[in-house]
Amino acid sequence: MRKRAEKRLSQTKTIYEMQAEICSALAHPIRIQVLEILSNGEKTVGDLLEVLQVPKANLSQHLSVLKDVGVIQTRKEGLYHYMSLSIPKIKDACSIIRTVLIEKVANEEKKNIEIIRELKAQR
Amino acid sequence: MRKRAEKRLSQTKTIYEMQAEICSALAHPIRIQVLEILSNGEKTVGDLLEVLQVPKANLSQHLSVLKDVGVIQTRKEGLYHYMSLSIPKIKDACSIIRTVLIEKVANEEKKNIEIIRELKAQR
DNA sequence: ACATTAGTTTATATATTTAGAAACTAATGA
DNA sequence: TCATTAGTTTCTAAATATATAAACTAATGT
Repeated sequence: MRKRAEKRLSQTKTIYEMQAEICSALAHPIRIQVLEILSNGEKTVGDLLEVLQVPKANLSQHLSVLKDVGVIQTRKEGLYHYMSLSIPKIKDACSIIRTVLIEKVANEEKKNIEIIRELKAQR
Repeated sequence: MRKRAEKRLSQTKTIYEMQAEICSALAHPIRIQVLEILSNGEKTVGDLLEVLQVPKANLSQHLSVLKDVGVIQTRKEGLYHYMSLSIPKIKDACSIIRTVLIEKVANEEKKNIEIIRELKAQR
């Protein structure tokens, strides 16, 4: 396994590594929710905190994961930090993942029904 | 943090948790490549091994991650295990992620150009 | 200058992921 | 039956991710 510093040095990330990084950033329920909320427009960290019942420090860490990978951006105005999607297409990605999920559940349902049918036929 | 066993027990995953699980499965360069290869149709593990230069055991582990989350399926015929995408839409998800990536890179390019312009203006 | 608000950073303990080696299994063929 | 092929599983050590607490910063108001 390569060390993080080494990775940063080598610069030459493959397209697969970059894709994987984006997926890693999406790989947490809180971060998925953040993206969903932000897809309705710019929000402050406080706005997000009202919806997501998590400690402030924890949310802040998740936001920095999203920032690091470049899918959200920050604008500071006085005391408030406004967060927004920096890549609008990320919305599509999320909704496709959701669709995949729904198909998956449907798939499992179908399989279960088949199994039940077979079991009935055996009696 | 909840333990894996505990998670399995509680059954009641939120939609966000399920989405995050799918993203976790996509969050590795080898697994992304596997999905890309499989999007061209069914392949054996050996086929995959020829393209991806990784130890067999390692690939096998990655395949089981993809299987566990239900995005690929296996069909066994004699000595060979044929792998295929069980959710065709996963292809769209991957290609959207790739698009996101390309937009991100374009974004960064644009920002760099702006920075250079500003620096030049300051001289 | 001091307190408050909004948020970030750092430290730490625990959990999860990963790669690689070695042992294993299941199907085929000699 | 024994060897071979194709692949999986298990073990271990190292890397990474996560949650929580505590300390910190930066802007505003008094």
